[in-house]
Amino acid sequence: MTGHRSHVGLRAFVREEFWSSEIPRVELWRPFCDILSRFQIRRMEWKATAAEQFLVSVAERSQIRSASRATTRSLGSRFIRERADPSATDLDFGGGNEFVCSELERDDFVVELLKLLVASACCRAPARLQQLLLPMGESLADARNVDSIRPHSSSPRGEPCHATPSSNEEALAPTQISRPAPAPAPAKYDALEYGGGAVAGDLRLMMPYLSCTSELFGLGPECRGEKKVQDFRHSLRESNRHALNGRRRMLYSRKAWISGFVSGLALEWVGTPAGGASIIYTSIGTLGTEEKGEAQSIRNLWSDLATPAEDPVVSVPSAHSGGSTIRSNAASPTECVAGVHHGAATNSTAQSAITRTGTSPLGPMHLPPNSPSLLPLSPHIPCLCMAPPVQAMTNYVAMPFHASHSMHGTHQPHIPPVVFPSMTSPALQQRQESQSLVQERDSSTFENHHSGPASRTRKRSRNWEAWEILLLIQAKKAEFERYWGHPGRERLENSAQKYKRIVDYMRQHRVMDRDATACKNKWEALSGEYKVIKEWDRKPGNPTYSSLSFQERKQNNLPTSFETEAQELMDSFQGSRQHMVPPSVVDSTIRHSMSAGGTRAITVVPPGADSTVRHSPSAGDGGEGSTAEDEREQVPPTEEPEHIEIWASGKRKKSCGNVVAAFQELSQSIMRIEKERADRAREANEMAKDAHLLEMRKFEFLQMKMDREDERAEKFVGVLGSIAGAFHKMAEKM
DNA sequence: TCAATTTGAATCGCAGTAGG
DNA sequence: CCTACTGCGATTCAAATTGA
Repeated sequence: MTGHRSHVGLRAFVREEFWSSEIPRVELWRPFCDILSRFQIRRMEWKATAAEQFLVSVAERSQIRSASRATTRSLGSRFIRERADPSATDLDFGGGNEFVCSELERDDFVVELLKLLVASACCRAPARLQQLLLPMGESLADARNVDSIRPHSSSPRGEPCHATPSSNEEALAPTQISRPAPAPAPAKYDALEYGGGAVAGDLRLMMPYLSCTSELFGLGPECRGEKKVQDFRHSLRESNRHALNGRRRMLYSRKAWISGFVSGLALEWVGTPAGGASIIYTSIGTLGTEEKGEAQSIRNLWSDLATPAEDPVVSVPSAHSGGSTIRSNAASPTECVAGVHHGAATNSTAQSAITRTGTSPLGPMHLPPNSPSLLPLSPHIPCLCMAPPVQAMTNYVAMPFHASHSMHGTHQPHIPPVVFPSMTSPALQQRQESQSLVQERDSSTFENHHSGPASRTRKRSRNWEAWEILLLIQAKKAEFERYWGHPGRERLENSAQKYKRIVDYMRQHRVMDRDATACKNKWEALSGEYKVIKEWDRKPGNPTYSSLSFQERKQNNLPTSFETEAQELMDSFQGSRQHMVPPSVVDSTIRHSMSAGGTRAITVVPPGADSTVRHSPSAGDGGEGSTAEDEREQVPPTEEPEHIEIWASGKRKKSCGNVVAAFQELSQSIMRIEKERADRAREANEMAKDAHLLEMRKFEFLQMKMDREDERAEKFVGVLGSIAGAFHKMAEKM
């Protein structure tokens, strides 16, 4: 059976049966279990979120027009699209994702999707999808040079599978996929399954693990959100409660804070006899039955690792994402805890793993090169992972979970092996520098964001917290004051340079993950909201914005949550913009108005300069060759009203003196008011920071409390065990 | 720069399922 | 029957994008 024939059969099936039938959504994502069982995948839950991410990535890689949106919106827009493009059809894969493509594209997409699903070996196959795979089996098998996928049933070899209803279970006989010698199973080590959010295992062991991986993946508690932290606390309490009953607890994390960075992968926490520890990504989650001693040793290992001296970041070149970030909390190479930062890439990123060669009791856990999981993919679809085959490395080695092979075996991109040198090597420093350069480049300009096609997939940044907003306003205010204070070169700077400084300001205050684009977007949103609020407040009869309730704000189309502190802070320079004109501007304004009135110009003399009143040459009063233009250029800014002197004569001189005096008085009062507002805003900012710290301490305190409860529970279990032992002895004696 | 639109992400309620 | 957990749809918010 050729691949073409199989595709024809598949297309026929797709057209006639698969998409036309009313299949429960879950059936689409319950699939592949039999196939995965051949891969010794015990259980893999593919949550809708992970599925969406996967499908989106597939669609993007397939260059198929895709539309991903919430289902509620998609229902309406589907109607519009269908009217606009009758040939467009929707594929609903559940989870609120739809893919819009032509019929031909759709079939190709389905074919490629199925290949990828098998290649990723990380989702379960329902009978229908498995049935879809049958006609593809031989072509796939030929392509990847593994055992064929064929049904147990008596179907003729190579016969395309047409629209056979799934009600006939016999027609859905399990496929035969034999796997080459599997990697040694980690029999006695606690394992975790992160199948798109599924977590299994003893949470007492997972606690450090989760903290570790969250840190590794750059997801601190602040990234998970309070609700998620609450969920996790609840889960932990539940786990402890069940642990007291002596039962192992299977826990599934409902929320997607795990699935966001790991989908379809199993992660294992492996302690080594040598005292090292590694997190190893494998394709298969095997839930070992850890002994208590081992559990304790792993916990001890974690406690050793919990206080790293450094947090080095190693940049790993990648052909797809432009660089994955490997973060290690290890204080030394012998204490390596490593993971893959999920960055911009999708679930494919987490397919390489790091382990320390030589010390792991399990040895390198890479899959054999001809493993079925190394399924070749279509040439026009980039493979999930471009990592090279495992090679002997110096200290650390990246283990590819899915290797890259072309569908036809001809395209083999050369990717240099990923080597993780020792933490102090020059190569590491070089990578760190390059990484920082990349980060710098990414954050330094937001024009990049609008330039390339890759920029269209900018990841949504986390929500702005109140204190971050205040900080941004502070940064903008500083930029504003700097701008008006230096009318020369700085005024010629473009917007990107300004926002570069704002980003620097944010980073100085420990806001590291806001780039120029994010700052610009947020500032534009803030300024728009501020303007709306000010317009509302200006209208006579309107109650003040701050006095409105949430509902009232919504009814009046006002921003619902614009902090008073932020408002006051913006008042300090935005609200008074029309009134608080900086000296240099007033200077030029007055000069312009007075010269327009036929009088001599007003010159602002800087503090260190010659304060002698000079005449403009145009006035013919002995100006010493200094022209008005020269003066304008020579006049640096001054914020000291007492240095302002007037060069004028006659009645106008007195008039100008009055104007300047009035301006001095006005500017002083404005500056005083502004200073008071700034002080208030600063206090508010400090309070927000304090609140943040307080929350963090509260969280830490709760964690300590739970740890203590855990210890007490263990002691209690120990006492119960002693009592039971005593009873047992008594029973024996009796 | 601003307004409008699109889209990602979080959250909640509901119904179904499994196990005690 | 109760509890815990799930997927799914609906809803909302806000970041990102687009176009003037």
